[in-house]
Order: sequence, then structure tokens, then C-alpha cells
Amino acid sequence: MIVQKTIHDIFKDAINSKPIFKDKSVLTINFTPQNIMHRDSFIYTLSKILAVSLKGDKPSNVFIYGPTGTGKTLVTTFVLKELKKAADDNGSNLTYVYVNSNLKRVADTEYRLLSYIANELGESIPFTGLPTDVVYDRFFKKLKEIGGVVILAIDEIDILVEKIGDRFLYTLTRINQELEGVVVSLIGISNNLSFTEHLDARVKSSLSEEEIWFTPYNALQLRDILNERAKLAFNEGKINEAVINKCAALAAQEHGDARKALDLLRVAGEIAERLNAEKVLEEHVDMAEKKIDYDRIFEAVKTLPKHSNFVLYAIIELLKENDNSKVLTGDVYNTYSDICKRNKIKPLTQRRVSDIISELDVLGIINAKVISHGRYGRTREITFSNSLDTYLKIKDFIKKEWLFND
DNA sequence: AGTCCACAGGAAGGGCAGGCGA
DNA sequence: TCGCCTGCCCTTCCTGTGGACT
Repeated sequence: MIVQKTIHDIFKDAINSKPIFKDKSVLTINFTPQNIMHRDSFIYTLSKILAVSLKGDKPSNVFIYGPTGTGKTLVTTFVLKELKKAADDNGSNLTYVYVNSNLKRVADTEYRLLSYIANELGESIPFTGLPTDVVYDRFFKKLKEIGGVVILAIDEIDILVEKIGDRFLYTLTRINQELEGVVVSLIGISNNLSFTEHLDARVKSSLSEEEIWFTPYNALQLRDILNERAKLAFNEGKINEAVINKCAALAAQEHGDARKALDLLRVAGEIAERLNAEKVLEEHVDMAEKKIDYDRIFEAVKTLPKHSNFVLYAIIELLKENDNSKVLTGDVYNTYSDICKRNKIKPLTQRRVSDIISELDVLGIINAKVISHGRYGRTREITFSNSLDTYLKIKDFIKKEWLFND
């Protein structure tokens, strides 16, 4: 009788229980909330700077900087959308283009960037094939045709400058003297303040006509944000205050990163869902933290070409042998060459492998620090940026993916 | 103070593929 | 189809470098 009642309850619960999520998309970075919390002063400042465009005047160029997940992109796109609405209502000629330099095939080269912006403005330009000056001509022609005020918001502008230099920015900041009937204004967004030190002095002063520094969120502000989003994202009773506080606290430790806080909350919810839990618990947040780190590395590794995978494989093999301490470039190159030979593949040169190690470091897959051993030379010291378990899984993936003899 | 190591990393350029315009 | 232009990946050649050793 008791058993029957239990089974009955299980079935009844299954029928009656609500899913954990109401709308998961609320917890992604693409979601723009109606109410942007704790960023009022930044919205006000940026709006004030851009408002002159409604009268057809050129707004100052703005340089926005601050750590990751402090709402720079959110505030900028929000203000631009509102500005566009106001311009349309007002009959002002205003156009804006938002460029994320971190997207592959957008800002790898000056050509790509130009063709991307031109395409956004409605000028069809192939992604390769034309001489750069022809692309510039078409771009300028399109700008003249559009006329009015054109605002270009370039996100992660530091990555752009690193890849293609500052010539393009120089041209853009000088464009208003060259073209009649159109004014172009720039918004540069970056989480790396020091990058401006390498800019041409004229570009630097021009880009920084106005500067806005986005301060990180504190744990209380993150909690407010998460609470607001959780109301929209989760069904009632599926999440409690303690879980939200934990996500906020973990993200606050990492320079107040709202993106990280939202990721933690979303992944914790997904884990709870997968484990058929009644609601999201604090232990799900711990699991989420580990999963996010693994996924981040795995996603990066998946896109790497063959030789980068082999180099990473060599690093993992060596670090495992060395008890997870550290390895040097020379050792990595020897092991990598052995792996290539075993698989009948011609190894790349040490010069190229040195660059691959740098690339892996930039992607956050490993840590590589240049150190000097004095008499015994200068090299890079390579360590894991994550747990050994994560790398062993990555190693298995590489082995399966490239089917080689280890 | 000078030497030397083991690279780091810049510069130049080759080879290939994709795409355009005549 | 062909010449031209670009991006991408790579090699070759080279100079620079921090600090232990002599």
C-alpha cells in the first residue's frame, strides 16, 4: 500500500511539476532587459554626448572602457537603439553600425572590417577579391549617399587595433574633413585601457574626445540584477535567495562580472534540470563553475587547426608526465615533433610552434610566461590554466578527432 | 664586465586558395 | 579564362634579451 502510494506520488509529481526554466534566453548576454540596473549614470552620460546628433551636429568620439561584464556593450547598444528611435520620430538622418571586433571574419583585416561595415550600411562588398582602395572608395561613396550622422560603435576595439593596426581608425577620425554632407562619429569600447598607449597620438586624442569608465558591479548590485532576471527566467519556487547570492558572490570575486554571474545561474539551472532536481541548489552552482571552465576551453580547442591541436597534445602529455608542474618551449617542440613523426606528418618549424604557443595562451587555453634561465637561456614556462581533469578530457578529444598514434 | 644560452619575436616573402572584373 | 588582389599559413633569416656563469 505504502509502495503504491509512493509510485502514485511520483507520477503525480511528474505531471504536476513545473519545469525549472520559464525562459532561459533571459540569462544570455544577447538579452536586453527593459530596465538596465545600476548603470543609470553611464546611460545618462552617453546619451548626453550623443544627443547633439539629433540636431545633425557631430557628437564627440567616445572611448568607453572597463572590465568584462560591466555593461559597456549593453548600455551602448541600448542608448544607440533609443537614439535611433528618437531620430526617426524627429525626422533626423541618423544611422549607426555596431561592430564586434572579436567575431571571426569581421575584423581580421582592414579589408574585412571595411567590407563588414559597408555591408551593414547596405553596400554589398565581397569578403575578398577587391583592392583595399576600391573598398575604401565604395565605403566613402556609401557614406556620402547615406548622409546625416553616422555613428560607428566598435566593440573590443583593442583586438581590432592589435590585428590591423590603427591606420583605419586614423582614416575614420579624419573622415569628416574629407567628406561633405555626412558626419562620422566613433564609439570605441574596450576592456583594455593600456591599449591606447600604442596608438598614434592623433588617433588617441581624437578617439578620446570623451571617455567613460565603467566601474564593476559589486556583489549587491549583481544580486539585484540576478534577482530581476531570475524572476523572468525561472518558474516560481525553482530558485532561492541562497543560490542567487552564491552566483553573485562568485562573480563579484572576479571583478564584478555580470556576464559570469548570468552564466553561472543559467548553467546551474541546466544542471538541476538534467539531474531532475526539484529546484536549483547551491551545489549546482559549484558544478556550473567547473563546467563553464571546461566548456570555455573545449569550445576554443574545437576551432583550432591540426597542428595547434598537436602542440596542445604535446603540452598536456608533458605536463601530465611532469606531475602538472611546468614545461618549456624546447621540450614542447621536441615532443610535438615526435608526435608528428609517429603520425607521418611533417612538423612545423620551431618559429611557428612558438607562435602557436602564444595563440594558445591568448585564447586562455594555457598559461605561458616568458622567463629567463640566465646562462641556460630564455624560454616560455607553460602551465595549465585549469584542472588536470579538464585537460585529460581535451587530450582524449584531440586523439579521437585526429586519430593518431600516441 | 663579458660571455653565452635558448629561445622570443619582428620582418620579409613564398605558395596557395577564393573571388572579382575584363 | 586570365590577371590581379586579398587573406591565410607558413618558412627563413635575423636581432634582441635576461640573467647565470666565468
